[in-house]
Amino acid sequence: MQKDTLCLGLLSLGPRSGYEIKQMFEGPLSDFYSLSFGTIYPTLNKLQSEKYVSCKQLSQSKKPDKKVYTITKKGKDLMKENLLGDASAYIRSGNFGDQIKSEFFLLLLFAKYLPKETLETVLNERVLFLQQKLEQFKYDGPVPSDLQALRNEKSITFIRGLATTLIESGLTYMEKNREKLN
Amino acid sequence: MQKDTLCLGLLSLGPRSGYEIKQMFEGPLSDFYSLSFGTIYPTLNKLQSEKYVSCKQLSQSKKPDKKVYTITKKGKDLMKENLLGDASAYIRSGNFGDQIKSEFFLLLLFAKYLPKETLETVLNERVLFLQQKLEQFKYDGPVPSDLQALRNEKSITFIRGLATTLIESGLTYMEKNREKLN
DNA sequence: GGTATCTATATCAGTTTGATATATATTATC
DNA sequence: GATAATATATATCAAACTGATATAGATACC
Repeated sequence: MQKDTLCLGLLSLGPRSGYEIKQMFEGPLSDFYSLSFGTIYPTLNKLQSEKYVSCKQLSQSKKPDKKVYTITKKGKDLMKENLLGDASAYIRSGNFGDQIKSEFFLLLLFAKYLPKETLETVLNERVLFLQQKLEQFKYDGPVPSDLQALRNEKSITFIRGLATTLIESGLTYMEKNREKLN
Repeated sequence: MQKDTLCLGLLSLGPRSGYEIKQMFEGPLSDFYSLSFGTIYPTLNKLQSEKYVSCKQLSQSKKPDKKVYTITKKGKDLMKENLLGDASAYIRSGNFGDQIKSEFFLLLLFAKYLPKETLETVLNERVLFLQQKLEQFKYDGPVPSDLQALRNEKSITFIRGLATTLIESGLTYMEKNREKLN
């Protein structure tokens, strides 16, 4: 997805600064997508210069100033147009373009070159890591106010449920089949 | 994982050309990792100049010449050393560094901006796509000879089983919960 | 007073991709 | 039998992106 569309989409959930957009990527979206500051800030500047977003400089007591961006009518139109265009492209290609770089799977692929104890440790840590992820996705308590908008999205409920299901079945599989790696 | 370690790892399964390494990424590895020609060819040149791999120019009848790279003892040592180093880093960080860019999840996140029929089509196509993926992972027939080495790895059996399990539970979830997106 | 951490924006070298170029050979189409 | 499309094979490069670093005000804690 184009970075422009993505930033506009996140701004459609409410006005936000570049820093707060980054927090969404580092928090609730971290398992699905990510953009760096080096992408976010130039994108916001470009979107502003083309009137897809407006910007208010906010001086905060107790914190540095921040620039809060708000999506404009023009921006919302562009976002919808791009989403529709992207969706059709995915349908036409029959491929949803998911791009995965899994260090863990690569490590498993070359597992035979690891000392046995190292492999054991890696698998144990992976299980612990997945259990933590599971807790994260299941967590239903309060979240920081600027992340609440994401939490309120219906689609996030669907996605969190899916992630929970996937991790649970992955964990079960790993526990049942880990001896296949020996 | 460093591109050097990864190329060495794939060459450890048998001598290969750059083109054939790319085929592994486009075929059986496509769901877990990918490197482009722009990365593969310079990496192989660098590895060769540093004696981690040796190279034989093969003239083939009926096909263009190819450069077949073979991992050296020095290369195998470096690979093992790097794998061990990486593994420890993952354990220490408690994060296996999986990086996912899922266009599909982003599209779902902004599903409310899509026309209802478009969303329906996207979800239907996704189900079809996942069913095809499932067939792919379950397929147990013959594969092209240069991909057979991968197929023979014990770890690939484990990974294919895991992928199958994940896709199956994902499909079940999607069929049961897709109305949550309306 | 020192140091660590958080909020906030900005920049940039280095890496990677996606596209393009080049070349040969095979297969399909017309 | 000519032409187009596809497959094999290597190489290169502009454009995009990341990860690191710089800068700076404010709080927290010891």
